Amino acid sequence: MSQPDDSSPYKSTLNLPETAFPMRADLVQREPARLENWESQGLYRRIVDRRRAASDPDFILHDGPPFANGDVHMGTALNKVLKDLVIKSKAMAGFHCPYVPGWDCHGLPIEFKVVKESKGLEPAEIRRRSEDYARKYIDIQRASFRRLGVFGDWDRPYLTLSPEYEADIIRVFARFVEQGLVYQSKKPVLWSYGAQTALAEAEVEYEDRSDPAIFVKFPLLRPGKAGVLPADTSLVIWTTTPWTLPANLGIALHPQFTYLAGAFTHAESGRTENLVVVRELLESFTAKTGFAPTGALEEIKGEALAGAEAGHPFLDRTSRVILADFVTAETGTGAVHVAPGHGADDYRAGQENGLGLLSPVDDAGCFTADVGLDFLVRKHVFDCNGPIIKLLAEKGALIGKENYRHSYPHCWRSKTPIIFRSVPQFFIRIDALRQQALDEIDRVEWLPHWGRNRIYGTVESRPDWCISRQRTWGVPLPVFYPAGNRDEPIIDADLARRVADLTETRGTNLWFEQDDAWWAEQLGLPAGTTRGHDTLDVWIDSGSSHVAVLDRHPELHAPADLYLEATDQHRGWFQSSLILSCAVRGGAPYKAVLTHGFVVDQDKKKLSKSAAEKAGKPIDAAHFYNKYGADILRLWVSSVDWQNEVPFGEDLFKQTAEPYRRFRNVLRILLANLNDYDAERDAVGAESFTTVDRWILERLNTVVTECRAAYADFEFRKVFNTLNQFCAVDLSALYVDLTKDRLYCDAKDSPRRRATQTAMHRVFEALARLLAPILAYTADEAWEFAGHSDPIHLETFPEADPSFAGDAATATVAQLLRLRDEAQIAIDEAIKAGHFRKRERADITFTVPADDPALPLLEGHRDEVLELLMVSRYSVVAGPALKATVVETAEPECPRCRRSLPVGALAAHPDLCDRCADVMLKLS
RNA sequence: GGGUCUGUAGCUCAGCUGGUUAGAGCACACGCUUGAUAAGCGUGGGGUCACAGGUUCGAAUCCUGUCAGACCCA
Repeated sequence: MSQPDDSSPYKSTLNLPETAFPMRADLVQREPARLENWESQGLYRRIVDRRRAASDPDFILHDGPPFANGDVHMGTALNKVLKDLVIKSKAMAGFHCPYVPGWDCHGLPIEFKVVKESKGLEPAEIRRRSEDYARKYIDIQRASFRRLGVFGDWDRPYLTLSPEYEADIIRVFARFVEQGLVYQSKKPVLWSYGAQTALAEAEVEYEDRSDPAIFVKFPLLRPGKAGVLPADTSLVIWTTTPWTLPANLGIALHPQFTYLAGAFTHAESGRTENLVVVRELLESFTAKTGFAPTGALEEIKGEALAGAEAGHPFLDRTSRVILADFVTAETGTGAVHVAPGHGADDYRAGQENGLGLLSPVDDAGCFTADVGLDFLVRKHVFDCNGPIIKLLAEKGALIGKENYRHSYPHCWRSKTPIIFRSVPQFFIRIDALRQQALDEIDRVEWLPHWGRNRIYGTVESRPDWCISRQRTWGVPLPVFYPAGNRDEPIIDADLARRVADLTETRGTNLWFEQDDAWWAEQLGLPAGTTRGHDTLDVWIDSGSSHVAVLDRHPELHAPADLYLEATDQHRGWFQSSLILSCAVRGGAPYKAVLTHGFVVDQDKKKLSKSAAEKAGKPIDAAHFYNKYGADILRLWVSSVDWQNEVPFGEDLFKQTAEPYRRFRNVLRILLANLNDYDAERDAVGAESFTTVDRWILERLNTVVTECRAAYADFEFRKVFNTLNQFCAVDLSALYVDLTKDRLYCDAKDSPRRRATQTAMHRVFEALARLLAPILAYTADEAWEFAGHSDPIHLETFPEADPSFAGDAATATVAQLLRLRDEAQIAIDEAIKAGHFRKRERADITFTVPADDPALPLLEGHRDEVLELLMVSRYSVVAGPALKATVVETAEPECPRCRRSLPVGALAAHPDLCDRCADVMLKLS
C-alpha cells in the first residue's frame, strides 16, 4: 500500500474524484449476489408488467427449445445471449417483451443414453428414465442461462414432454389427418440400423467412407427399339452399393445421352465383351476397368433403348431398361442400377415405370429370406458386398472394381452408416402444402437476407415428410389397426383428438401403460382393435410450439415477431414450424427469422465438443462465466459477427476483457467526478456549457442515435464498436482528460465545473443505459452506485437530444484537435530531447496560414485553447503551412494545479495562479 | 460435385452508394503521469486490403476466375 501523498499542502483543497464503485470487477464473486437480488424482487416480471402497464406494443421472441441433453456450451450460450440482447434491448426501446423459454425433451439421443445404461427395459420404464434424464439437464441448463443474466419466465418454461404440450402435438397431427395429408406407405427411408429407426434428414450427418465401386454387366435379352446391336451385348452399370443388387429391378439411361456400343477388349486378360457405355465416360471407363474399344463403336441414343430388358447378373429375373433425368455423365457409365426399395430416385423411377419394389433387409440391416440367395440371409448388408462381388466375378458379370471414397450419410447418434430401406412408414404430403409454404417464405423477413434462399431451396425440394419413428421416447403416433389386420391403419382425426383429450390430463404414458383392450374400450372401437407402435418425429414436437406455446400462453400470440436460431435450423425448426403452421393456421408462425453462424475454432475449423475436449480447449459456458464472469461472455457475444461463423477460443475471449475494463473505468471515473453533483441542485442551463461540453453532448447525441438504430437492427456489434470508440477516444483520451483541471482545481461551484458535471451526468445516464442490455450486471452495478434504487433494466433507452443534434461544437473541436496533434508531435520531440519532462511545461509557437479556420479560435478563445492543449502558453505567427514549435515555458508551475501559468496576482498567495488564488481566497 | 456466404495490420474489427498518403482497439516497443494508480495519457513500428485477370481517369470497394474456410444440399 502506498502512503497518502501529503507533499502538497493544497491537495486537500482540490475536488478529487471519489467513488465506492470498485475498479476491480470481481465479476465471478459479485454477479451471483446481484442475480439473487434480481430474482428475489422478480425483476423479469416487473419489467414485463411495467411495459404492459404502459400499453407498450408487443414484441414476441419465441424461444426455439434447446435439446435437454448435455451442458450449455458456447454455441448454446451464444444463441441464448443473443436472444437476451434482443429481449433486453427491445424492452428498453419500449416494447412489451414476454420471454418464455422452452426445452425439447423427446427423442433419440436421450433414449439412446437411457437404453445404453440398461438393456431390456419396458417401454414405460424407458420413458420414465428418459423424462428424469431430460429434467435433470433442464435444471442444469436453466441454471446456466440464468447465471448468464438471461431474463425470462424461468419458473414456467414450456416443455415438450408436458401433457398439455403432448396433447397439442397430437391435435396438430389431427389437423393434418383431417386435411387428408397423412398417409402410410412402404417406401425407402433413411434407416439407421444402429439405432434401428427411420431418420429425418436433419438427423443425418455426412462422413467420409470408402466403398467398393463396381462395374457390372447386364446382358440385354430384348434389345428394345434399337435392334441393331450385336449379339451378346451388355449394359454396364456402376454402383457403390453392391449389396443393393439383389433388389435391382431396372437400369436407367438418360434419354438424351449418346451411348457407345461395340466390342471391348481387356488389355491384360484379352477378354472381349460387347458393351454399352455413355460416350462422355468412355475414357474413364477404359482407365478404370482396362476394357478398351477394339473396333468401331455404334452410337445410340438412350431413348432408343427404352423398353429393352436385361438379365439380372445372378438372379433369375429380368431388369427393365427405363429412362430417367437423374442419370448423369459424371461418374460411372451413364447406366444406373435401379433398386426402387433402396433409394429415393430409384423409388420414383420405379413408380413411374411400374417396376415394383424389393427391400429384403430387416431392422438390424441384415438380409431377409427374400433376398433370393441363401448364403446372404441374416448377414449384414455391408458384410455382403464382398460375397456379392465374388459371385459376380464367378458369373463373369464383373467388369471392373475400384475403391471409392465419398462422403456418405451417417446416423447422428449411433454414428453408423445409413442405408435406404423400405418399411411401412407414415408420411405427410408436402405437395399439398408446398406452394403455400413457399409463398409464406416471401412474406417473412429473413436476417441475413440470404436465409430466404436457404429455406426456399429446402422447402422447394423436400420430399414427403416421414413422420413415424420406431422409438419409445416420444409422442405416440395415434393410429389404430382393425382386428387381425396390421396392413391398413385407421387414421382418423376424431380418434386422434380423443387420444389427445385423454392424455391432456394423464400424459402420453397412458399409451404405453394401458393395453389395446383398454384403448379400444375408451375410444369405442371394436374389440381386437390394436394401437400403432410408432412415435412421431421430434420435429413435429418442436414444430408445434407455435400452437402449444404461442397460441396457448396468455402473454404470447402467433405469429411471433421473431425466431432466432443457428443456420442449421433452416432445414430444422424453421422449416418444420413453417409447414405445420401452414396446415394449422394457413400462414407462417413468424414475421422475421434471424439466424446466426456456428461457433467455430480460432482457425475457423469446425469446433465439435469432443474434439475441443481432446485438445484441452474448454467449450462449456460454465468454464467461462466461472473464470471471467457472465458480463465478459455477454460482451464477447455483442462483439462478434453473428451473421457468419463465429470464431472462438480462450485467447480471443480474453481480448474482450480489455474493452470491459475500459467501460468499467469510464463509468467509474464519471461516477467519481459526479461525487459532489446533485442534478436537481447543480445542473446548469444550456447557455452555460463551454465548447468541449457542447462537443461531448453532440457526440453523445450521435452515439445515442446510432446505438438505438443498431439495436433496432440487431447489430449488437455496431453498438459495441460505437460505445467502445466513444469511451476510448472521446471520453477517456479527451474529455475526461482535458476537463480534469477544471473539475479538480476550480472552486466546487464554478460555473464551468458545474457545466462539465452536468454534461458528464448526462453522458453517464445515457451510457449506462445503452450498455445495460450487454453488460447486464455491470451497468446495473454502476446504476446503483449512481444512487438509483431500481435496477437499470426497468429503464428505457436515452432519447437523442435535439438541441445537440448539430455539429457546431464538433467542428470547432475538430479544428482544435488538429492543433493539438501538431503540438503533440513537437512536444514529444522536446521531451525526448530533454528540454523538459511534461507537456504542461510547453510553450508553443503555431505557424498558421492566414486563411486557416483554426486561426480565429486561437486568437479569440485563449483560455479554452490552453485548457484543451494542456500546455503553458502559446503564440501565433503567420506562415505558409500549419506548424508547431516548442520551447520550455518561462512561467513557474502553480503548486496547486500544477499548470505553468502566470502567478502572484493575489498578494495573499504569491505562488499561485490567478484561478487557484481565487479558490483559496474563497475557501478561507 | 451443386447452392449460399466469408477472406482488410500478429489478434478482434471499422471502412456507406468506387475518389486525396486504408482507420480504431488489443498486443508489442519507447516515453509521460503517481490528483482515474492492479488505473490514465502520448509516440512509434506493423497492411502488395486472400490470389489472378478485367471494367474505369481512378477499386479494399464493381465484374470474372482461382485458392482457403463455414453452413446447407447431393
